[in-house]
Amino acid sequence: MTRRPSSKPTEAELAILNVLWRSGPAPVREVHEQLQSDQQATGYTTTLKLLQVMHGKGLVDRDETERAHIYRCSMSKESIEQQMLGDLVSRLFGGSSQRLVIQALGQTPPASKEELDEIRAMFTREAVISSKWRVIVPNSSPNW
Amino acid sequence: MTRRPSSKPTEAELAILNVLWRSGPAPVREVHEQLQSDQQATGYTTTLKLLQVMHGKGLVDRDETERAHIYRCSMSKESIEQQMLGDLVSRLFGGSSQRLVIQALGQTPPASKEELDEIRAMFTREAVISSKWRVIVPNSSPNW
DNA sequence: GCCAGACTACGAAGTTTCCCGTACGTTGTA
DNA sequence: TACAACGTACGGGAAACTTCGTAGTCTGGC
Repeated sequence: MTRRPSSKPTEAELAILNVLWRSGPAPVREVHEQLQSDQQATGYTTTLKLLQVMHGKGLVDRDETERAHIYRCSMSKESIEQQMLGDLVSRLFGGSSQRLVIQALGQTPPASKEELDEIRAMFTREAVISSKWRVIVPNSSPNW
Repeated sequence: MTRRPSSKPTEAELAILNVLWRSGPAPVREVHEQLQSDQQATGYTTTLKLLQVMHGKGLVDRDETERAHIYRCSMSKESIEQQMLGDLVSRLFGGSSQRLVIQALGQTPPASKEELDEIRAMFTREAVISSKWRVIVPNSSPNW
């Protein structure tokens, strides 16, 4: 009857991670203010509590040397992207990342012409692909 | 303090949708048995309750003419894929489906050579792309 | 020293998700 | 008719998620 504690970032947690990825390590106050400008409207203690929970999950690290603790992401954005994409691929696309790519290319609003050109370039300049490849491949798989 | 009831399919609901997409309209009993063979282990009434909730959300339609109600997906798999991809793109990839595609191509296990060839073909045969394009583009955006 | 301001910690409430037990109705069969 | 088998409906409970209020601590200025 017990559900797994899921270390996957939730919706609210993802919003905070986005702030930290964008602005780098920051105290609660700054994270909270940036969240407000991202059209969220919650109290300061809500942001604080979220960060504490995320710290407990290991999603963020904390520097407690100063009175105002400084929070920072413990994982790279690319790593989270890989985990959540892998999750979606297995749950919705039968494990085929190709099918995901095909659907993604049909997004509304569709990818811009420039984006399409760039993607196409990835597949015509083989060297670029293989070099980029190494960078993209993640080092571990998620447990969810 | 009240959160929106989110019509987005949850994890357990997605598992059920996958069964219905794979096997077509089915009574609760059949959905439940297929779920078991998909290495889930839950009770029959759990599946029933999930289907009832999904019916309330509008995720599935129900034919009640027979005693054993027949459930069927109310949305195409492609439609759900589009919605969840769009959600992920906006929440994690800053609205850029290109960035999602690039990350997806680096999935572990990486796309097979055949898949890569096929995707590459999409971008070299322009005619194929544009024809496929129309099919892929969805008709509505989600409200989440 | 004292107080206002800013910070973290703690606990709790409301919602959602997921699961199941129980109740109740229907149907086929002995 | 009686009953077992099978179906849906209903309600509840545990855990996670999200939000906030309150309490306690520390610091700077008077």
